[in-house]
Amino acid sequence: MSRKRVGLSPRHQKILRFLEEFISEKGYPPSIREICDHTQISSTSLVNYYLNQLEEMGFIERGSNVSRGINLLKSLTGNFSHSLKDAANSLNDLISIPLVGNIVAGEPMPVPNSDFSYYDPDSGIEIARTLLPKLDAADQLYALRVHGDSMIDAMVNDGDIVVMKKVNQARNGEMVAIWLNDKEETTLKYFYLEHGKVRLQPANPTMKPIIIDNPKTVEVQGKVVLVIRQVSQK
Amino acid sequence: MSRKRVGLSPRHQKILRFLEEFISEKGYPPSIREICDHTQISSTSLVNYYLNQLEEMGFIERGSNVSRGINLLKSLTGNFSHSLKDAANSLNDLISIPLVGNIVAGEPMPVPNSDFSYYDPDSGIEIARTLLPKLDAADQLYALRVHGDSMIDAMVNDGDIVVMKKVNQARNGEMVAIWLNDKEETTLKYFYLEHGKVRLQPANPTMKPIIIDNPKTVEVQGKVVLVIRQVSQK
DNA sequence: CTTGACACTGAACATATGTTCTGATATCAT
DNA sequence: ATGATATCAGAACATATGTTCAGTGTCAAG
Repeated sequence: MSRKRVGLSPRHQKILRFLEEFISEKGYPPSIREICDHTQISSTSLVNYYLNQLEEMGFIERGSNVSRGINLLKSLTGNFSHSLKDAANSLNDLISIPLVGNIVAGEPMPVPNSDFSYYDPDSGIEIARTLLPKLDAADQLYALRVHGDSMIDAMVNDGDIVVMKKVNQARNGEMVAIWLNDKEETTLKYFYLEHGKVRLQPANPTMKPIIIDNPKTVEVQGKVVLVIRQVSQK
Repeated sequence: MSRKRVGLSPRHQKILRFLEEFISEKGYPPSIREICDHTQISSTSLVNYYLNQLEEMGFIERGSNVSRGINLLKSLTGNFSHSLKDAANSLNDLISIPLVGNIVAGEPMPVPNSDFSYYDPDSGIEIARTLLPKLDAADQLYALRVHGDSMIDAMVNDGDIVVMKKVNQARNGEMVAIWLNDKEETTLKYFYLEHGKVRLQPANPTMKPIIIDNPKTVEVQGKVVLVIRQVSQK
């Protein structure tokens, strides 16, 4: 009977991409004729036709008889935003965490200086706030890259990024980075203080815990908040 | 000699506030006449006059002979901040990935319907673009939550989130999700096709590879791009 | 008072721009 | 093939909208 309209044609996508680009560049939406020029679409009526479809699909809103009256609601990535308000929000949702060093077995773990209010944004990683446990103070966070296979029993691989939070003391059940005086190495374990002894539980459930009789021989360096693995070819 | 122009008159402020409000509401800038109506300024030329001053002061940019060609650069707070520009930029920096299901051992892994985008932003996770390998097409990405310990040999824990990319075929060295026909389970392994046989290499370097003689008994479900572990108390 | 810079009015003008209409062409299901 | 629908072209139209200009009023300094 009829052709059914499939999702987004190449031209829909081209228009959406141009909208993003133009608004990003100029700060206001393009006119229909400007869309024509930059998308190899020859007729204003055709662009209008596509814009109406994009509005039906919920990608944009249009003002009636309004010049450049296009409100971009969603981008191609599926993200949605209603102009300024949400822009501000989504800016707040993105926090930058300084990548201060590496974890290497046999060396103390780097910890940022107690008073590190400023950091180099270039050597940082960006995280959506929604990935973090509720209201973790962003300025108490730092990140480390794991070198070597020494953390394998914590399910942490070579190359992984560990996001840490500065804490003085661990609470039971938290995963912490711990410096073991006797073994002279840093390890990531779930921490429990029980009957005056420290039990360090590996994340890998097939492995057995370490019991440490004297709590003073261990040093809590930070609490693990997030582990990120950018999977590469191997 | 003459009256000197002091910083921001009440009318300047009123216009700036209206610009913010209007853009925030509608998603595109107001026309001069709309500014008239909402600021009790009676003449278009007067608004034009003020707009030119605001442009000189660096608060806005204007396009010449462009309807609604106002680009808001600074807000009243003085902070140079959100404009539609930043809205679009922040859209580009933060992408939303649909969380389409769980990985459970013994069940085929869910894969989003071939039919394109339209995501429900609520059931998605947000990722900073900088975390992803260069220009991965965002609309080819989806995320799964791992249930159970079945992926432990891939260094993936219970509760981890795996970000996948839809692929038909794996290339050597990529980590893929594979459905094993004979074992009836999904597994995450590095994939190699060598001499007509498939070698599946665990991420954990202490473990040995699986060799599969007949490539047809395995089914590539997707390529692993990112693994995220939100470390919880345990 | 005079002068001149600023604040403002109202209207006319030119055009940038959304809308609509007629018709052609293409693609698909039956 | 045939009808139905989607896609497309070009032009005409109405108007939304920025621009300009000739004045008027105001206030401070000389």
